[in-house]
Amino acid sequence: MFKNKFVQQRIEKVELLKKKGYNPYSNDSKRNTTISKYLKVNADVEHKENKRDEHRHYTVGGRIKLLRIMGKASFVNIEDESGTLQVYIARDNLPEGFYNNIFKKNIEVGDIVEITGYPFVTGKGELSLHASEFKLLTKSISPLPEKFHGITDKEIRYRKRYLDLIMNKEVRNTFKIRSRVISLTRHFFEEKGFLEVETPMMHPIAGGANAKPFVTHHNALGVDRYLRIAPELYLKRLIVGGFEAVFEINRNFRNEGMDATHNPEFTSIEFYWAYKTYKDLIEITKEYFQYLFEHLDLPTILPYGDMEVDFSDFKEIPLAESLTTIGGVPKDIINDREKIVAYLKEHDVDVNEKLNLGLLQGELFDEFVEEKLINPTFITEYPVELSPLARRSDENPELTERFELFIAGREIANAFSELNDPVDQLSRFEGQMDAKESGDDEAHEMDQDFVEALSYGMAPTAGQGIGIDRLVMLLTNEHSIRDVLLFPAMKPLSTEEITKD
RNA sequence: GUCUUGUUAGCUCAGCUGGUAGAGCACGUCACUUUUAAUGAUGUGGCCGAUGGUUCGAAUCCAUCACAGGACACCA
Repeated sequence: MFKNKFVQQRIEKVELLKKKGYNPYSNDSKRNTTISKYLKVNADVEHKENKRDEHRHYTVGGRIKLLRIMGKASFVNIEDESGTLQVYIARDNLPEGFYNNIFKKNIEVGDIVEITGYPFVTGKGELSLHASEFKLLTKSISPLPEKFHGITDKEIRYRKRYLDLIMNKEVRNTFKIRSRVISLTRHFFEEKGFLEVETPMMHPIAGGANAKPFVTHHNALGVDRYLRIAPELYLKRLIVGGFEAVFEINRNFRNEGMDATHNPEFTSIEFYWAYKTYKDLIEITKEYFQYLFEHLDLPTILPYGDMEVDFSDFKEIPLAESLTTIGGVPKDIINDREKIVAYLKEHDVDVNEKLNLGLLQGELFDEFVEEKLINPTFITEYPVELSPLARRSDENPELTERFELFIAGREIANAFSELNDPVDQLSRFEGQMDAKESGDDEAHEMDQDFVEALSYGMAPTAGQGIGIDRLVMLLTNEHSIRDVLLFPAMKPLSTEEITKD
C-alpha cells in the first residue's frame, strides 16, 4: 500500500505541511454556498463597474480539477457536487508567504480546498472567484487520472466507482436519474394509495419466479435460507391479510449468468392491487410512464442506441397474434407442437422437443418477436404453462390474464391477474414439480404455506413487477446494466494483485 | 459455460514482419499576475497482467492461467 512513487511524493508533502503547523485534513469548513448557487447569485456582476463586486464575500469548497500556475498568480478550477468554478489566486491577496510556501509547493490537482473571496468576471468573460483566503481541507495523496481523457478503462471504472464519479460527470448524472426514478416510482404508488412494505430477503423456499437462488445458512435455526428471487408470494400473503394495495422496491438475487442485462442482484418494484385485473394494470402502467416522463422532463421520443422509442405509442397485442403478425410465423403451425419444432429446427434454433405447446410458443416468441418490439408493447394472453402464478382467462382456460411489457426489444415489466384459486394453485405447483423432475431445474418450488394462505381467500388481485435497472438503462440510453449500478458484481482480484495495488 | 478481443509509466495511448522501452497528461526544477486541456525550457518515472516454452535474443511468436470488454448460451 502507498508504494507508488507519486503517492510517496504526496505523503511527503503531507508531512511537510504538518511540520509547518498546517493541518492537511482540516475539519472546520466555513463553506457558506455551493458553486451553482454562487454562479447564479453573482450572474449580475458582469454588468457592474470593473466587472466585480468587492463587497460580496463567499466561501466555496470543492476538489481541484485543474490548476494553472502563472508565476505570481494562478487559476484553479474547483468542483463540488453542484458544478465547477474558476478561482483566481494572486500572491499579493493572500497572507505573506502563503502563496509561495504553501500553495505553489503543496497544493495539487485532487486536493479538496476551501476558498473565500469576491465575485468578478475575467477578461475572457468567465464569472470567477477572486481569492482572499485559501485553505486546504483534505490532501489527496493518490493522483487523479489524466485531466482530459479522464478514466475510460471499464474495469477500473466499475471497481473504483469513486474515481469514475470524480472524473465523469455523465456518470454522476446517470445515477442521479436512477435515484429520481426510484423516488418518483415510490411517490407515484403512494399517491395512488399503495402501501410500501418490506418482506423477507431470506426465504425458506425460493419462490415467485423461475431462477436459481443463492443459498446461505442460518446458524441459530440450523437451516438453509435462500436469498429471495422475487417477493411475489409474500406480497400476496399481505393481500390475503387485507391490505388492498401494496408495493415493495428492493433487490432480488439470482444465481445465474451475468451479461449486459443481468446482474446477480437487481432492483425491481412489485405491486399488488386488490379488486383489479391486468387490464387495470395496463392503464396504470401507461400512467406511470407518463408520470415519469413528465417529472424527469423527458421528450416522448427517446433514442436508444440506433433505435428511437416513441413512448406516446403503447400497443397491446396477444402473444399468439404477435407470433404471426410481428414474428412472421405461419398461422397454421402455432397450435401444433410438431410443426413448431420443425419450424424452429428449420431456423437453426436448438429446441427441446419435449416442451409442451405453451413453452414452444414461448420459444417462437423469444426467437422471432421479442427483439422487434421497439415501441412499448403489451404482449397479452400467455399460455398457462408459461405462467404458473397467473389466473386463467375465463374465455379460454389455456390462456392466462397476463401481459409483459416490451420496450426496445427487451422485457421491462411482467403482470397478471393473480391466481387465487388455491386448488388450481396447488395443481400448478405440482405441474412445476413434474417439470422439475423432467429436467427443468428452474421450475417453481412448491410452497404449501402459500397455498394455505390462498385457501383463506385472496380477493381478486392484479400484480406487476417492473425491472428498475432496465428501466433506468432505457431512460439514460445505457446499454450495460453495469452502467446503471453503482457497484456492479465483479470477480475479486487475486491477493497478489491486491497487495501490489 | 463457449467463442472473441484486450491487459505496456499514476492516467490516455503508440510500439509493424523478434534486435537496448516511446509520446501526451500528471509529477520534480526554472520562467511567467487574466489563464481555462494555460504556455516555454528541462528532468524523474517501467518485472510490457502472471507462469512456462521457442530463440543467440521475446513487450512482440506459442501454450497455460488471471482479470476485463464484446458476442453467444443460460436467464422473465
